[in-house]
Amino acid sequence: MSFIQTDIAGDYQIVRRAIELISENWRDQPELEELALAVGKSPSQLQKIFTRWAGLSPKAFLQAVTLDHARRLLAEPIPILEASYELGLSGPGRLHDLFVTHEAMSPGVYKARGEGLTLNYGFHDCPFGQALVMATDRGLAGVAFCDPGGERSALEDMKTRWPRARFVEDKASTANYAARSFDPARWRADDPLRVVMIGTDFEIRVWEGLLRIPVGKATSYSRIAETIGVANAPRAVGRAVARNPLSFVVPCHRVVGKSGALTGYHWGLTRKRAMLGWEAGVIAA
DNA sequence: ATGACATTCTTGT
DNA sequence: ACAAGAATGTCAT
Repeated sequence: MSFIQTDIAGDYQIVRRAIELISENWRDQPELEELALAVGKSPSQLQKIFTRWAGLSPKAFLQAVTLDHARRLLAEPIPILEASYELGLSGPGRLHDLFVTHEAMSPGVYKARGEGLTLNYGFHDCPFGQALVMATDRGLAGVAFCDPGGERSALEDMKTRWPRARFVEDKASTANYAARSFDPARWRADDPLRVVMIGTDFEIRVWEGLLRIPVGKATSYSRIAETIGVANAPRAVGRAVARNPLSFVVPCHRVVGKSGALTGYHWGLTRKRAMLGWEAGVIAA
């Protein structure tokens, strides 16, 4: 049943290496052949793996994560404020803010550092390595990432966010969230994913702003600041974006520097590139 | 390209 | 209270 999922998860390790090489050596435009050699595959193998994973050829992908591309996304008239505009263009189900419904935890729960909260968690294969998925009975509460072997530290990372909460490994209860989060075919407005946001008031305002960035688009930290009415606090916005506990589902990877440069990502810049490129494939499909 | 600094918010002391 | 730091942005070299 999860054959495709598993394959794509396995592909990521190869693809990740290729993306790393591309981003280290983009100046000399590495040929497919060189990349293949470096990751220990034949050119045609790499081509196939890459395309299966991203829905894009390595070349198209390279263009998608290029500085120019992010710039172009930024230059487009801001669709962020006009959800219905986008809806008409790309059809229903494509918008993140429509396939996710969110509720904010009471500030009390946040202040109590998760006291009294039970978080079920599990590790699941996904197109970006291993995803650590956490959920309460109210909905999806956390998504983190790691590569094989990094499970422990990813879990620690998440635990420090809600130090007083109870953590229970329960893969069965998180599997469905994992499957839905990474399968574009299941991003449906008529059956939205239920998420709970646990954070300060300011953080939640920022995260709600993130939910309004459509798939395959990007915005800048300063634009988010403007959108939520704190035009001169782009730096504070950056901090809040960085602390987003619901990686990918709340699309913090779609925020880049004003110049279009990918400035940072808690789970690794390579993963941010991968996500943006992968989404370009989703759009193209 | 590089560096200083302005500015907002959160957190640890 | 206060100081330090953060996934920024801008301006001066």
